[in-house]
Amino acid sequence: MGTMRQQRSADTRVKILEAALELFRERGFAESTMREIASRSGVATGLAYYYFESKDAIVLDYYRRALADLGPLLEPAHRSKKLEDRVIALLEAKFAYFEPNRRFLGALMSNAADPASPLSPFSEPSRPIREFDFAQFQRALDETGVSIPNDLAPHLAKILWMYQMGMLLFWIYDRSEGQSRSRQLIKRSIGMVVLLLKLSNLPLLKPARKAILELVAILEG
Amino acid sequence: MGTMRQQRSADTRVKILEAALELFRERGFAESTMREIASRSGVATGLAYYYFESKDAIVLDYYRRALADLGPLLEPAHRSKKLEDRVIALLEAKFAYFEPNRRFLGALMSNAADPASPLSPFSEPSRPIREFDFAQFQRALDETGVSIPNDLAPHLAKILWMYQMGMLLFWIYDRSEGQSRSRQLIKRSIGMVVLLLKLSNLPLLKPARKAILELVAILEG
DNA sequence: ATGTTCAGTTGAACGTGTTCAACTGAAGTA
DNA sequence: TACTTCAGTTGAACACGTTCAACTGAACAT
Repeated sequence: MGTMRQQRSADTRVKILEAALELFRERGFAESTMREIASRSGVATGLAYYYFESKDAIVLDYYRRALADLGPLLEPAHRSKKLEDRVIALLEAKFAYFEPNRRFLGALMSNAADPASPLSPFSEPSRPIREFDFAQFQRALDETGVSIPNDLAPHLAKILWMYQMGMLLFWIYDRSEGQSRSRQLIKRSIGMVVLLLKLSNLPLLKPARKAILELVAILEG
Repeated sequence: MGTMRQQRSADTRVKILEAALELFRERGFAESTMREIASRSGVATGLAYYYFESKDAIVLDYYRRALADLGPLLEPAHRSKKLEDRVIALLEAKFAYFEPNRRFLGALMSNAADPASPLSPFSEPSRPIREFDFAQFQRALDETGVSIPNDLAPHLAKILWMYQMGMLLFWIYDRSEGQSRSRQLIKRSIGMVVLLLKLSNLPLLKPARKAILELVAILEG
């Protein structure tokens, strides 16, 4: 395989992607134009659209790349045996990985916050990334031996995931030195979240659980 | 006051606003262009920008107008003596008022969902609308005699407001006949929300309350 | 060798939100 | 009445994301 043609094409794609990320880091997402991205890659405007469906699509590619990079980096976090510690370790690993692009991610939020935008973590294009993340928390729940009522099982990983998204969002916007406030927030909240998950196992709460599951059913249509 | 000049000017402003809302209702927000809005008002493109800072600003004006209209319409809802009933009545009054623009509001969400967008209910420009709404729920709490721990008092109205925003959001996207699913959702959830508010008054929960208040403090910076 | 094909590439053009220098005419001034 | 002013108005122009008809040249076929 690998003809010279294909090689050059792949190179061009990477060249464009990297010029774009560079610009995004320098100026933010909205402030970087496709013309600028193309010209910095030494390429015509149209070619950027040959390789990427849209400006948003470039960001989706960045997510994909991050997803791939993150896989191995998350492995050490899974050594923690307490659920609290593990969630914190997962978050710290992500903080470390995204640190260089924190500002750029912040600038992205004006698009990503809209659930209808492809850039949103809730969007259809983001599904693979999202499901990779669900799996992390599913694994954390399994391996730390938190006992879970059958009816709730599929939802608890989602709850942890949403908690993580909240912390990540806070971290992105956190302007305190070294994002210390984010760490403080996590330290003070993780216990509550885990407690809530464990409480859901109490037989006492079965009726409430049923009511909540009914709600979820309506919500999911 | 009221010279002919000023009258004509005010008329022009209204003419533009109404042409815009008409178009938004017909085609949605994103699909309506400023050129079209101007031309339908029989006016040059630039004049729309003389009266409205941006396309978004036209929508903000619509919010403002809705706010003014809604004041008296909400009064009957405040006759309910049970908190549950009153929240439902407030929601139904808003449903009724916004019904003709439900589709247009839906199309707006792709912008309004971003907390950084001026159109978001959480944005700075939306503050007056938001605070008017807070006040409704504050009043509902006061007048239905729900006893509230002092430390939580300022936050409970916000919780009800957020609940309302959630229901409104669901209603906007609700494609079921006459938005019956929204009503179902409200019927099944309002009890839980009110119960939660009342539980917060139990002395038993004081430590949890303190922990949560600390969290809120970190969140608000 | 020569011709064919089509992935890769170009840049002008489109439609958008928005800006701005210039114009108009009613209201105020002498 | 004649002059000044400036709120109200105009439409061409700008920068953007995106599209597209046309061109180029490596890979393959004959």
